[in-house]
Amino acid sequence: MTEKSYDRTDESLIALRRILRATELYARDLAQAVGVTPAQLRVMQIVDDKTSATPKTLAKQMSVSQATITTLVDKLVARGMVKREASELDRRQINVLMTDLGHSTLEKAPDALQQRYVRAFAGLADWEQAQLVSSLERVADMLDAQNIDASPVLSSGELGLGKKL
Amino acid sequence: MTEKSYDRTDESLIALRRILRATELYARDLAQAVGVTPAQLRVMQIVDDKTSATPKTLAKQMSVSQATITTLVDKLVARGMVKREASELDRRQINVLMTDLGHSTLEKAPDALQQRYVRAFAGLADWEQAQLVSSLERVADMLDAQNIDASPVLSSGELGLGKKL
DNA sequence: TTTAATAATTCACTAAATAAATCATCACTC
DNA sequence: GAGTGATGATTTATTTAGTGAATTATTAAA
Repeated sequence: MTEKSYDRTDESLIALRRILRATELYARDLAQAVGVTPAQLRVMQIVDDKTSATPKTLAKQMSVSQATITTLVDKLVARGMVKREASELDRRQINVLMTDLGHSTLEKAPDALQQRYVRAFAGLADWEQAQLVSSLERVADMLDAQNIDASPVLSSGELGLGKKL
Repeated sequence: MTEKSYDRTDESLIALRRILRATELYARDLAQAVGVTPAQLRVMQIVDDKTSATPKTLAKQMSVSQATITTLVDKLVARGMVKREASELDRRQINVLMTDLGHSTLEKAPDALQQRYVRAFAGLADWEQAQLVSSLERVADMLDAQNIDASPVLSSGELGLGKKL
C-alpha cells in the first residue's frame, strides 16, 4: 500500500483542506456582500445568534484579545450594525446588541455557499445524513482534543441566516 | 422549528465549525512554534511541498495578491527560511526555494494536531477510513462548487505515511 | 476600608492584505 | 527588428486585525 499517488490519510487531509478553503473564500465573499470585513461579520453572527454578548465572551469565542473586539465593535457601531448597552447587573460590563439595520443586513445576505450546502445536505437520504454527521463529528473529535466551546453560531434554521462555519 | 435541539444539518455545521476552529488554532500554535506567522508558514509549506514556487503561483494557491506574497517572502528571506532565485526560462519570474534552515525548521516543527489526527486516522478500521474519506470528499464537493485546486500542503509527512506529490 | 481582581478601553506597534503605479521582460505583429 | 501590449514582480500608500501594556471604573474580598 502507500505506493501510488495518495493514501487515504492524504486523501482525507486534502478533502479537509478543500473544506477549509471553500469556507474561507466563502466567508470573504459573504462579508463583502454584507459590506463589512470577515472579522466584523463574525462578530455580527455571534451577537445575532445570542442576541447579546459582552466583549469578554466575544473575545473568548473568537480566540482573540479584548482589545481586538473593542476595535471591531467600534467599526460595527460606526456602520450602524450593532450598538453598545451598559449592563445593569455589572456596570463594568457592556452588552453588544444588533441594531435593526444590522439584523436585517445579515438576513438579506446571500449566503450562497451555506444555502448550497444546506440544500445538498437536505437532499441526502436519511442514512447518508446520519453517516455524514457521524463522520464529521469523528473528524472534529480527532482534531480538537480539548473540546473547545464550538457552539452554534450557525443554527441553520432558516436558510438565510448567515452563519459563518 | 429549531428550538433547543439541533437537527442534523445543524449538527453537521457545528462539527464543521469545530474542525475549522481546531485547524485555525493549530495553525497559529504551529506557526508560533516555528517562529513565523501563520501566513508565512503557509508559504513555507507550499514551497517546501513543491520544492519551488513562483510568487504568481503562491498568490493563486493562497488566494491572495502578488503584492502580499512579496512581503511574506521578504520576511521569510530575512529570517533565512527561504531564498529567491531568478528563473532561467523567463527572467520575469522568480523561484522561491527553501533554505536548509527553512526545511529543517519545518521538519522539526511539533505539528501536534496533525500527528494526533494522522494517528487517530491510522488507528481506524479499513472500512472506517474509507467511509471517512468519502464523507469528507462529499462535504467538500457540497462546499466548493468550482472545484478549486485544493492540493496538498497538509501531506501527512512525518509519520511515515508520507508520499510526495 | 484597603486591596484584588475583573471588564472594557486606549495607546503604540506589528502583520497581512489590497489597489495602483512602476519596471523589466517576454511575445507578437507589422 | 522596432514598437506594442501583456505578464511577473515589486514598491508605495493605506486599511484592517491583532497584540501587550497601561488606564479607568467597578466589583468583590480581606
